[in-house]
Amino acid sequence: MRTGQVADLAGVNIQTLRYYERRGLLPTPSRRASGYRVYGPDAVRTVRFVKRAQQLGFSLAEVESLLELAQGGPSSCEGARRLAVDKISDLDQRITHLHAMRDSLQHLVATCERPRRQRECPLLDTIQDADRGV
Amino acid sequence: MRTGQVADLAGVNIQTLRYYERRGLLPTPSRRASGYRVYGPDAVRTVRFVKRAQQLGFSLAEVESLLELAQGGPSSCEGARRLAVDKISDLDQRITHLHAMRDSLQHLVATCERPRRQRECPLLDTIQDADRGV
DNA sequence: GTTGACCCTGTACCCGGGTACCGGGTCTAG
DNA sequence: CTAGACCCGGTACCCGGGTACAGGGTCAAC
Repeated sequence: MRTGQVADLAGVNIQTLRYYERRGLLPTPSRRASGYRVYGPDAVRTVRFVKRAQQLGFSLAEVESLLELAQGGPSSCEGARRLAVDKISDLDQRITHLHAMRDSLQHLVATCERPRRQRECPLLDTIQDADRGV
Repeated sequence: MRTGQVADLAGVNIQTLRYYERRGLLPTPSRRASGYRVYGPDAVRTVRFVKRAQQLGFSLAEVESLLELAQGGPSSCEGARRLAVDKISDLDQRITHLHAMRDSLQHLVATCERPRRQRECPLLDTIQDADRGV
């Protein structure tokens, strides 16, 4: 596959592919004699994954570490395990936060026929007074 | 409350508060005769909420609309409802994606004692072939 | 063997979201 | 009445994540 096709399928700009390559998010593709890049089919999935992870609030550096895990992570089982467990708890936190926001909006929906000031949408309360916890 | 205190409690820089004020994320605070800003206690919660929402992948523009919903949203019930329902489905999607990533890492944990190449971490498969769906 | 679509490297630029710095005013404890 | 900590507005700058442009090579079809 050539650059343009990958870019099209993944919904990104060609420059972005090159940028990801420089950043080490995409394995350096092989080349034809002419210098044209040749991508395997996984490239598209990888780019899509990067995009999705970004939408979910991960930086490219974090995405990089996720991609490493996707390939098995550190060679030692213990290493891989620890890293994965860390990420999982990060994900769990995010899920919890999103859930709280979701429920709060649901509350708004349930009370939206009231006059504005009496509707209930405790979005700001989804920030628990977490400072006690640490 | 003064700027510095709010900034401390919220864990951000003073400049950030002014920036948010300019962007309309924070209600313009009242002022002393001297010109010093005076914040109500909600300011801290609001800023923390902004920060959290950002971590979850929302842009400041999106955060702004969430904050509006937090205050009851559009005056019409129908308007408020629709907007909230939209956001909810956005949140649901994010939650689904995070869940998929989570499960995939869990899979890695379960198989991490194998040699690297045989571990299973279908992170990239969390990108469903969604193109069919549209 | 030329034309149009495509690709290459390199460098410069853009946008969102802040952050730093400047010159100057304020406030309070001693 | 002054020192030190704090605040003001304004402007300039920084970083992450791309995106555009220039100048030039490639390739398939005619």
